[in-house]
Amino acid sequence: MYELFFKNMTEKVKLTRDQQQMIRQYLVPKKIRKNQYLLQEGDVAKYAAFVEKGALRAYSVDEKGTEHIIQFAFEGWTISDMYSYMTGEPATYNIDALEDSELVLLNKSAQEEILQRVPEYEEYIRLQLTGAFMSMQKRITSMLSLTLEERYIQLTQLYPSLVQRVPQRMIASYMGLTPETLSRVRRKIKERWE
Amino acid sequence: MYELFFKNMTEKVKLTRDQQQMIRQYLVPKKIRKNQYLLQEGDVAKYAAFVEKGALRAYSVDEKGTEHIIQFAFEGWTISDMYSYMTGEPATYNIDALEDSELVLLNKSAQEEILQRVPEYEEYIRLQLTGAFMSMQKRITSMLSLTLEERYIQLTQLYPSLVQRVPQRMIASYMGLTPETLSRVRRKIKERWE
DNA sequence: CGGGCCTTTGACTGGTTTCAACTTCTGTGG
DNA sequence: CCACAGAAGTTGAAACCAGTCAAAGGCCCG
Repeated sequence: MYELFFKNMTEKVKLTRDQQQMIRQYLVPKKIRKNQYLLQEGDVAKYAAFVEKGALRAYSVDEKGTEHIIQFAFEGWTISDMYSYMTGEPATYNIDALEDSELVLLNKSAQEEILQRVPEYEEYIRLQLTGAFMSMQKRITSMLSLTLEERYIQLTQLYPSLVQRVPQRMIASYMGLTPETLSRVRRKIKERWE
Repeated sequence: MYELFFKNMTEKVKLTRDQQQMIRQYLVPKKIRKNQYLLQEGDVAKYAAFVEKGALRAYSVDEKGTEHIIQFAFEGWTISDMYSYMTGEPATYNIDALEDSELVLLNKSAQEEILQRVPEYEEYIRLQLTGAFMSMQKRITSMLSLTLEERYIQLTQLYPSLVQRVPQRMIASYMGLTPETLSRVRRKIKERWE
């Protein structure tokens, strides 16, 4: 249990067995079914969820009822409504499962305990955040400077499993497009190769 | 010297005088004139720059020569090409000054020394990154779910100094619009109030 | 004071959205 | 295992909105 969680962590920072045991005490495993909510807009995000297995998405819903996906999370990723998690304010995002998934939950007070007791954990979090920061900068840059076709190709090359595991309309939502437009973008890409 | 730098830091984490002195040894002050480059695409980002005074921007240039602004930095913010800074790879962003500015530079090896010697500094960086993460998520969400008018209004309310201190065409670039389109968006907003 | 950059405005173009219809895929119950 | 309903994806036509190109006016800086 928690294999991937500790594998990821020990790849980035060194942890003794004791430290791992200490951290392990605070972790809560959770299985979640496809389409089930982990978090709903308006509730407080009590947990950050590490994905051991499966896939989730975080999204907002605008006043027209359209969903806008802010983040996907596959194996090895962490997902939450960071703002709600940090401040205790109601969440602005929904999080649900795209597949049956196995999660590792960590609540805020537990995380604060670990941060105090295991300095290496703070370093790990810093490295995780740095990676997340860079990938979001890249996402914004591609939104600003690439054509739709280039953006789709870049996205599928960066995360090939997206195309396999996520419905196309959700990829469209992640890119800020209608499903129809993404369908046409894909056709154009295909036609270029014929 | 370094007033704002330490003011920001000590608002978030507690530091002894000794620790502050220790950190101070690694800091390098730099003045930079309006329009001057701090970093050019292709060079390696050796420094992260904290802005004591002034304003800078980070931007990429696409193959048509169009600039795309990924970040502004005013007093109290930090700016760099994070990816280049972390990996030592050539930078993909340019950074230059929008006003005469006073910076505090910190290079990677110095930062690593501080991280090792001052645990509170690691916490500070983590909190900084968390804030940056949340504001970028918010930016992406507004790009996905708001109209142009709503996005402009939200942006100007969030950062009123933008409108005062930054040319409109750069705000357009930050929003992913042409200057003409932003001009028309502003007119529509104005007309609503008449 | 002059030149160049910035902003605005207009006309036109082109690309994305919208709406609707049709096809394909998927999962669920009979 | 098949049937069928609902969801997902594709395609077409029309509307809409942002981009492009061009020109004029304003303003800042040298």
